Amino acid sequence: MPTISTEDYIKAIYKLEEKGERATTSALAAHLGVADASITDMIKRLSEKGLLRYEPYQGVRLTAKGRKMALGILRRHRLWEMFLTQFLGYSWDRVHEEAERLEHVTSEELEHKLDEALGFPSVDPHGHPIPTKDGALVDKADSLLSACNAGDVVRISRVDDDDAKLLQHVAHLGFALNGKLVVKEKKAFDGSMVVKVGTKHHFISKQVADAIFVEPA
Amino acid sequence: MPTISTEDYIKAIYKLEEKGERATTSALAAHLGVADASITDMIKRLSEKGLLRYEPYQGVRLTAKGRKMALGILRRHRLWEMFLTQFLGYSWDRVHEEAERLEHVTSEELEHKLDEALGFPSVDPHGHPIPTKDGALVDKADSLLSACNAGDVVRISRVDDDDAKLLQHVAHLGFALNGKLVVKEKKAFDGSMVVKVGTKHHFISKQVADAIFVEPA
DNA sequence: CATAAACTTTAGGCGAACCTAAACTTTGCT
DNA sequence: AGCAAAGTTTAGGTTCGCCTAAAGTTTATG
Repeated sequence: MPTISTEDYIKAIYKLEEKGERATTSALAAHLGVADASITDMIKRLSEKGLLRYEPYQGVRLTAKGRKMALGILRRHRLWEMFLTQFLGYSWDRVHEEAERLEHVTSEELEHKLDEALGFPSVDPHGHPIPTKDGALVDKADSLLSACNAGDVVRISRVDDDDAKLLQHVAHLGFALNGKLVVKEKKAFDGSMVVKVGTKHHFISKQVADAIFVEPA
Repeated sequence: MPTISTEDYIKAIYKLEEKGERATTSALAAHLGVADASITDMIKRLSEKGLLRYEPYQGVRLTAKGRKMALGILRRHRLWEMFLTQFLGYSWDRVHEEAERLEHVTSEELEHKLDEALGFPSVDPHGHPIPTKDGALVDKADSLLSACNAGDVVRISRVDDDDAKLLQHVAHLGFALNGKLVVKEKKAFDGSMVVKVGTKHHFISKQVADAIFVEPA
């Protein structure tokens, strides 16, 4: 069984690749909260295990084996998030941290029983797709709210789950998964916007708009 | 936060003390599946942390702090066992191993939400009492089935949960928590017995009778 | 296009948790 | 009591995952 650290590294690399960014030493160090030198160290071990390809000074890329591991971790993480909200009444912003630990101690049987008890869900509480058992991941054709323009009418399809404060903030504004938004204004100079939610108008910064994915309504 | 190893050691020591046995180096080594020398090593670290009292060659004893930790771990373990059976349809014999991992990654909030979702249960699926949040543990006034004699009529109050094979075996015989048993025969020379469960008679070895606790019916 | 700034790796170390082999205590037996 | 067997500790080593400081490489800029 892989260690918790191994899983955390693989997940961090996967996330960077997902976002289209290069998984560099410094980016990983920032994400994982460890020193740069520790990344170089660990990366060598992971590359020996065939989880990633490493060329000094060039960053890393997951191998098929590494990607498969990442998807397994993501699957368990998202199943737990669903479970915590559905069965234990956890709120949106509290599930991530908890799932972050549970994902590492989940047997195949438990993974399956969770899936079953939840009715084989396809997305987690933040709208992220749950990878299937064999590692398939449907990627949504949604786009960033920050890319929308005044006049656009959209539905919230996905919200980044790794910042509890942000989630709490947007929940407080009345934003919810699948909720309707109307973009009223967009300031060119800083990308901030005014959006209508229900009957209310809210100002949101670019930072927030960058964490929300939407689909045309 | 204590490490997983620390929690495993504390739990193992607690269990030995519970059974009235001395927590010696070799007993711990056997329970934890590590070399004797590793126990001596770790025990020194734990004693520096104030979790136990250690006198070379004399075995160890938990301090109040250590006992409190042990009860917390036990509480989380048993809540998870309940949860797995009640919410995910796990069977008697499969919950222990799973809870063994989950107990180490359970926040206070999660512990409380589990407790709540289960309706604040007082015993786990094997009849073991669940310690309260503040470390109180009601000990049952039950006794070993192996101590019963022919003619006794009893109810199963508790079954050791750490041997999946044994649990599977007794479940297969039709034994269940709170189920009625009638002791028909007891062989003096090896402690084995014949007991009636429902309408059926079963032969059980002393080893099995030593894992089952009963109360007068 | 040289050089400073930014980034990455190497070198050397540390603590946790394990190991084996050897030395030392305690216990139990005759 | 004396001595062997059983149990325990010490000594010395390993791997994992981290650290800091120093050296090396890449990139960006004047």
